[in-house]
Parts: sequence; C-alpha cells; structure tokens
Amino acid sequence: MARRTRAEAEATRESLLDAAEQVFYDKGVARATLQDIARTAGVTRGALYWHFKDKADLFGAMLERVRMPLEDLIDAIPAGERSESVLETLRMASLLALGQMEQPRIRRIHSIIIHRCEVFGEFDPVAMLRELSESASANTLELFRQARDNDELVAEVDAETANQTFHCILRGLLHHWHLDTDAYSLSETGTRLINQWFELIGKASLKPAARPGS
Amino acid sequence: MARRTRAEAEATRESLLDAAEQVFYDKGVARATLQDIARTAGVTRGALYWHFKDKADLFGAMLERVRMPLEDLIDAIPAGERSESVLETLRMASLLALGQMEQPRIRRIHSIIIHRCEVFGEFDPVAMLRELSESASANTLELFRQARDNDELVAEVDAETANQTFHCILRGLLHHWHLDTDAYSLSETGTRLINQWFELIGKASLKPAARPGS
DNA sequence: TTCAATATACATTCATGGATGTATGTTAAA
DNA sequence: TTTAACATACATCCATGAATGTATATTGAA
Repeated sequence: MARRTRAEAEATRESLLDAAEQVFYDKGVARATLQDIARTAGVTRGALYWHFKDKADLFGAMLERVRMPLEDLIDAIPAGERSESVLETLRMASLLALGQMEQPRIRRIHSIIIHRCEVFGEFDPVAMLRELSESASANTLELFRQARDNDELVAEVDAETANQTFHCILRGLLHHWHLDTDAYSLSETGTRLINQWFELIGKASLKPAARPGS
Repeated sequence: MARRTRAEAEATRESLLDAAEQVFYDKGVARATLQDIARTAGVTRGALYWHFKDKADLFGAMLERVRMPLEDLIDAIPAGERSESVLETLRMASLLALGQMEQPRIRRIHSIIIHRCEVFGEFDPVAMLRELSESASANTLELFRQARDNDELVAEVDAETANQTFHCILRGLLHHWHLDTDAYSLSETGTRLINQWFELIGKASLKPAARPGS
C-alpha cells in the first residue's frame, strides 16, 4: 500500500504491539509466528519488519511499553510519604501494587513473562526480572531499616529478613495467582495475607487502630 | 544399527531422557530440537521416535521420571510424625524440602518448568503445577488446622491464612532463587526466613528451646 | 505557494534452511 | 523366522529474513 502519515504509522506500530501481546498470550512467545501477529494487527509481515528488527525486538518493545508503569509502581513506594509509620506506608504501598497487578494489561504481561516465554537467544527475560527484583528489594530494604531504627519492629525480626520475607510473600502470591487468575481475587487474598504478616512483625503499641473486621 | 537387548533399549531410553533434560535446560523446550536431543544421547532421531511419540511425549516422560520424588517430598511432610508440636513438624519438613530443591536433578527440572518452557499445545505444564500446588496446600492445611486445635498458633493468625502465607514464602523464595541459583544458598536463606516466620506465628510458651544462634 | 526530490510506510515475492513425521532399510535378539 | 530396536532416507511444511516494488507524505528550494 501507500505511505501513511506519521500518526497513522504510529498507530500501526501500536496495533502491532497490541497484537503481539494477544498472540504471545494465546500461543506463547515461541509458537507465535510473526505472520500471526501481523495478521492480527491487520497488516503484513512487511509492516512488522519495518517497525521491528525481529521477534526479540518486538518482544522487547512490548515490555518497554509497560516498563514505566511497572517501575513507577516500585519507585512510588517511597513516594507515599510516611504518613504514620514506615511499616504502615509499606503495607499500603504493597496493597496498591497488588491492585495494579489485577489490571488486564499488567496481568497479561505478567502472564506472558511467567508462563508464556522462555530463554530466548540473546534476549533474556530472566535477567530483566532479576534487575526489577533487585531494584525493588533495595528500595524496600531501606524502608525496613528505617522501621527498625524507628523501633517499629518486634524484637524477633531484623530488617533484612523481614524485607526478604516480604518480597517472597508477594512474589509467591503473584505466581500462585497466575496459576489460575479466576480462582480468587489477588487483592483480597493479598490484603489478608499482608495485613496479618504486618500485624505479626509490627509492635502492638504502634498499631494505628484495632482492625475489627474479621 | 542392530537390535539391542531389552536392558540396552531401556538404557538408551534413559539416556534420551537425560539428554532431554540437558538440552531443554540449555536451549529451552521450544528451541530444543529433537535432533539436538538425539545427538546428545548418542543416537539418531529414529531411536527417539521409537521410544516417544513426539516432543510433548518426551517432555511428559521427563517430568514423570521426577514426579514421584517430588510428590513423595510433599506427602512425606505428614509422615514426619509430630515429634513435639505440629508446627515444629511443619518447620522441619519445609527445611527438608528446601534441601531437596538444591539437588542438581530437582533443581534442573524446576528451572526448566519455571524459566524454560511455555504453554505447549495440548500439554500444559501450568496445569501440572496447579495440581501439585493444590495437593501440597491441602496436605499442610490439615496440619495447620491441627496446630490451631492444639492451641499452638498465636491469636492473630488463623490456619487458612497461615497455610497460604507459608506456601507463598516457599514459592516466592524458590522463584527468586531460580533467578540466580549461584547468588546464595537456598537452604541457608530459607532456614532463616522459615525459622523467623514460625517464631512469629507460634506461641512463645510452646517453643521447644531458645535458639541462641543469631 | 508550488513542485520536484527524497524518505517513508508499507505490500509482495523469493530464497533458504531447518524441523517434523513417516517410510523404509538393517541387524541381531528372542 | 520373526520382530524389536534402532539408522537412514525422504517428503513436506513453514517460518524467517531479505530483496524488491510502490505509492504517498514530507521537505526544502525556487
């Protein structure tokens, strides 16, 4: 066909990324063919090869599109200025994060990363996950240390172990939820687990109020 | 080549499964070719097609080979007769499980399932993971309920939430470890996390002894 | 403002390889 | 002799990537 205007070109690029998301989700990254993706987007492989070098490039661009909200979500945790206590800030931030993970777009991307792609030539999604994990862990560790310095933690726990357990619970919950996202509500179950754990590690004297609900 | 004796045939079948493990681990299930696997096993694709229907069948057989030890590991948890308290039994069983997961064979299989395969035609590894998870969760839930009935749990926690948190911590830790298995020792870090959590959920009056080490 | 000149945004076609599955050959065990 | 346990050979398919075609958008100069 003929040349499109710049706005139209950007639109086809976006529709290719949308199509990639859908096809990767439906068939897995390896079994997804560029033909499938182009057809889903309503164009030919020619268009795809114009906008992206190959499947790895397309995959990377697809992740890039949601990396910002994902990283914002992590960096936003310290942004919630310590309203009452640092632990309370962490607790509320993690509940917020769980809510984000139920959004369809984020959920689909997570599902692709967790269950629908594998080590992939030069491109290694595991490395990306590792980086995200490291950065998130470093951020919250700082907060757990503040909590310890503020004497908000019970005697049995240290900041480092608490931080690790915190991320393990969240990660474990996310992975279990992705085994069957229709089985239960991530945010509801997550809220229950997180609240109970924070109740255990926080000193009773510093609790904001008795939560009578169940 | 010539016809082999039954024992030799079984040996080539085993070597094909060994080769599948290695090649799946190295290149991922999708990018692994049956040619690679046969070559690694020192035979041709003819032998592979004699023993297995196709790649999915081979993959299933590979998992079948370690399913028993994996399920034994889960079912063995209640087998550790309640020595002192139910919680103590659970704690020790989980530490045992972490140790098993560091064994090279189990580690490789886990790595393949977690990072090196994706949804796969009729064969769905996610469904298998879901079943294993359900069965393990049901087993331990019964024990957490016993612990509650024995009044071993602090007032803040209920059996159901404790069970979920327990599995989330273990699952989250396993997944994080598999991002870089050389970064730390799974059993050492796991012991620290698990011990601290059990200390939090168990009543102090029932603690077997003060663990002075750190 | 207008109009070549050129870059852009694709579609189409082609060459290639590589993976799969099956059919058939071969040889020694049973 | 028959058949199990492979090896070899073959046909088919299909995904990739690059090459080429093409019509329009954009731009700079006059």
